[in-house]
Amino acid sequence: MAGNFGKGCHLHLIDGSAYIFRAFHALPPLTRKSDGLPIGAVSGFCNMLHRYVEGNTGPDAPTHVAVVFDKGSHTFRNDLYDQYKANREAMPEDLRPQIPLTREATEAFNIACKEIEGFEADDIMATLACRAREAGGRVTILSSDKDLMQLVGEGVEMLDPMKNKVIDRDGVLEKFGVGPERVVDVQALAGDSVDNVPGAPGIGIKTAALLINEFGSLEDLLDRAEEIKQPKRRQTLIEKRDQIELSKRLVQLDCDMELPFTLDDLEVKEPDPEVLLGFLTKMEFRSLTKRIADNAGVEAPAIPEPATAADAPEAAPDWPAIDAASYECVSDMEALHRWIARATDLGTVAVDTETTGLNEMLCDLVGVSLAVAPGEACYIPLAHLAEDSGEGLFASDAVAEGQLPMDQALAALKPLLEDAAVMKIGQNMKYDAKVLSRYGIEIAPIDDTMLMSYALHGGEHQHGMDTLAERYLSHTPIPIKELLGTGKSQITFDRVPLDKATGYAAEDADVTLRLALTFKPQLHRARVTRVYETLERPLVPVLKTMEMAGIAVDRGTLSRMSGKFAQKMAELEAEIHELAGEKFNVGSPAQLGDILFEKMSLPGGKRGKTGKYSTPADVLEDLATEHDLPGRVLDWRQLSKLKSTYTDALQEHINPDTGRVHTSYVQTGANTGRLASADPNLQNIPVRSEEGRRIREAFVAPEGKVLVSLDYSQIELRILAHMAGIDALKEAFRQGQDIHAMTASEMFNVPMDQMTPEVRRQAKAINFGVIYGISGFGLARNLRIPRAEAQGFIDRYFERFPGIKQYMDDTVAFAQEHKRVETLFGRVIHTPEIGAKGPRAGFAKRAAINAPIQGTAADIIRRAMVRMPEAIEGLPAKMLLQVHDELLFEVEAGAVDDLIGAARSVMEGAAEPVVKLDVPLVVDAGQGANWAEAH
DNA sequence: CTAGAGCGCTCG
DNA sequence: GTACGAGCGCTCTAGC
Repeated sequence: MAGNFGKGCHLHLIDGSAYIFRAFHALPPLTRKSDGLPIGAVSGFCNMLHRYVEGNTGPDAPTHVAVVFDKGSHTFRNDLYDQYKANREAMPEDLRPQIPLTREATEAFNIACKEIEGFEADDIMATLACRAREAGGRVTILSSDKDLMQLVGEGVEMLDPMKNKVIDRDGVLEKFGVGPERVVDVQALAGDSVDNVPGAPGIGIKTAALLINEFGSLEDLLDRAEEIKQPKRRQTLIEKRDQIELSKRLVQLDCDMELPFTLDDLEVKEPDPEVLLGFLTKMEFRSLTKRIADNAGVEAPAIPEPATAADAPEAAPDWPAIDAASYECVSDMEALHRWIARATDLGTVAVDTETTGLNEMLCDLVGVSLAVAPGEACYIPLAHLAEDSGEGLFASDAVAEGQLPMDQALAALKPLLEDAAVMKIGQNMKYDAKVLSRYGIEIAPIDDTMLMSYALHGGEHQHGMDTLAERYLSHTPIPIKELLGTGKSQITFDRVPLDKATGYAAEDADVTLRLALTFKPQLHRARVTRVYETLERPLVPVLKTMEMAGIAVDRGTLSRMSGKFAQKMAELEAEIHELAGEKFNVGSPAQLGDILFEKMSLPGGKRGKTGKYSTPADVLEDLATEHDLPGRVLDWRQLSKLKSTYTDALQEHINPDTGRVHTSYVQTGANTGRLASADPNLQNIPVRSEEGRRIREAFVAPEGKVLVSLDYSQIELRILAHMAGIDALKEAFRQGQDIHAMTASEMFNVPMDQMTPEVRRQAKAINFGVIYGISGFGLARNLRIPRAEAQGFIDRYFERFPGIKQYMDDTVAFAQEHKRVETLFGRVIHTPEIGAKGPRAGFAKRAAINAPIQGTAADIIRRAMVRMPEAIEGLPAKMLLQVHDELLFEVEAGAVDDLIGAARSVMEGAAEPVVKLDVPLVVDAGQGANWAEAH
């Protein structure tokens, strides 16, 4: 087939850059054994090329082929629009060195490898495809990139190499709703969040296709925009005309580039086995080398085994048994330096800190343990007291013998713990990082076995070290109680004798290291590497900074409120005793139940698990029509709750050193991916009742600063609309409509302008019910209507929004088949109870329905939090709290608007570029001197 | 005396 | 027997 490209020729264009990225993300992080060079993407790429060459030998084989790559990050599109591809995530460090190797690989296969500085692969392919078609040849583009679909047409088709699916005119029509010649028009309107093509706000692919089909072309549409019926859409198209026209130029591929080569240069050539095998041998691809050598009938070149097997990915568990007596207690600087050198050499070390308490903002550092290999661990005591130092009143501060001076030891450890080239592995590393930070050490980079377990096994079990050691190492670590005792006679870790402390502390580091060796290779196989790398690990330093910042709480405000509550409670208590005719503990539901349902014989008494009457608020509310007493008890309970849980307990949590309250976020606290807040919980500070909301007045900004609150509006309903694909809901969100009113209007056939608050309230309850896995019983109880009526509402809702029912059924079916569900970002939530019988089945199904929605919302705010520090860098602002869909900041008064702008933009764009939601994310902002005003 | 279960209430 | 996901303070009791 030598000679000029023309009729009968068949050109294959391979989208090399797309292949590399896919290979990189799909494969585990393989490294070249001899030197640890990352080569996962190169390996995947070579396997692909090999399969390609093998698979294209028949009569339909290509006569010409090229692998085309992007080159350079600045293209003519950046000159048109400086934001083009601006929010693209940086190339992963491990991928960077592999790029030139993939060029080398292509040449080794003797395939033409084409790239031009300052041009995207797409434009090169576009130009080649056009020239080939003009010359009368056929073209197949091996890619699934929708940006290339505009090239499809007579003589040009695409082939999705992963699915082996041909994308022709019909395929494009299916994807875009228009033919290839109008694809750019649709793209210009719909925009593209991945490439940051703006498009027309509020218009997605479907709406765009509708408009283009109606008006014929983008130009006609823009010229006749006045004729569009929908007012919002009309306005958008008129106002954003420039932006849309710019978008078209961004998505339009260049079919007429100047190329420094011709089609004839792309002629298919046989690879030279010697060159190819030389490259594969250099890369140390054993199996591919052998396969290709066998095919070529030559002997496979030998690949030397690496000298050490230290980095074998599958660490065979021929580990030594865990033996607390085998660990070293480090008592001199020479030994300490030996351990540090070993850890630095290896590049990996497990670390654990021992302290005098569980509050990392108050406790003192007592010692540090390190583990470098299974069975090889040490403990470095730093602040143990002498054994005969007595207890209680007679305690002395005599320091134990055989310990390094703390400042000297920490000075030696600091370079290791802060060394960017040494991975520090921990179990709940946030705790250790906070303690160490108070001693001047900013530990990084880190890996965390608790978070690995959460990513791998969320929903299956808890992720504490004892649980993990038991399950995955069949080992029961020494219980801390064995060292400290319990209750009143409990001692602190600094009073534990060194030998016992060494066994316990070093064992923790050893166990942590073994858990990391177990979990790390599993992350890829379970397809949760991205979850771990983007949603779990990078959140640790963010949470650490927030927790250490704390929030200012005004003790005087709380104290005054406490006094008022106490007074009012005493009055109510007297009234209650009077009404009951006897004194009893109002705080005891059991005693109250007896009074209400036995002594006073009021109706509706139900007994709980322990045979006692239950007296929850809704029951008391119903009884309030029968008697004065239940209402008084409700008032008393509200005050009691506010006083004990908030105005009193919160004061106890004000840190004497900082004068602020420091919560602790439990990253693995909720199965769905939500955070939990503890000690104290700052995610359930009252807001719904007027009296309760006043508690928030005690959360204040210091002089000259302001609290700013930003919260996602209706994020879970938006996610439901997207995931279940409900067009009516999506459209309502795009139009910025009142979603509950819109639901009510659809369900009850009430026009929006005649909506009553009561009907809207019912629709709102249904919307929430859907997110929770609605049941007639639950809705009936919530709305206080008969169950049959509630069921009627649900039936009507499903009739109107059949996609919701479909989503719920599909989700449950998926959970039953796979024993897990997933969020849009790939977070896995295991549902082991899904097959249960009896009432547990209902619980499990509802949890499975809710988890992807709640979990996706949790993922989104996590992504925002991870990006936030960079986004607000330079602003005099601190992120303080997260309350599921809200972030609270403390900011200097002059920078409030800047902060709101920066934070809002991060939050509203947090799903991108991984997920393109069909609905906008909207963030509301508030500000004030205290949290009540800011919210 | 202490740990843990149960209840009830707070939040999203 | 039921709305989903959390944490915590109080009461009460089983068991040391």
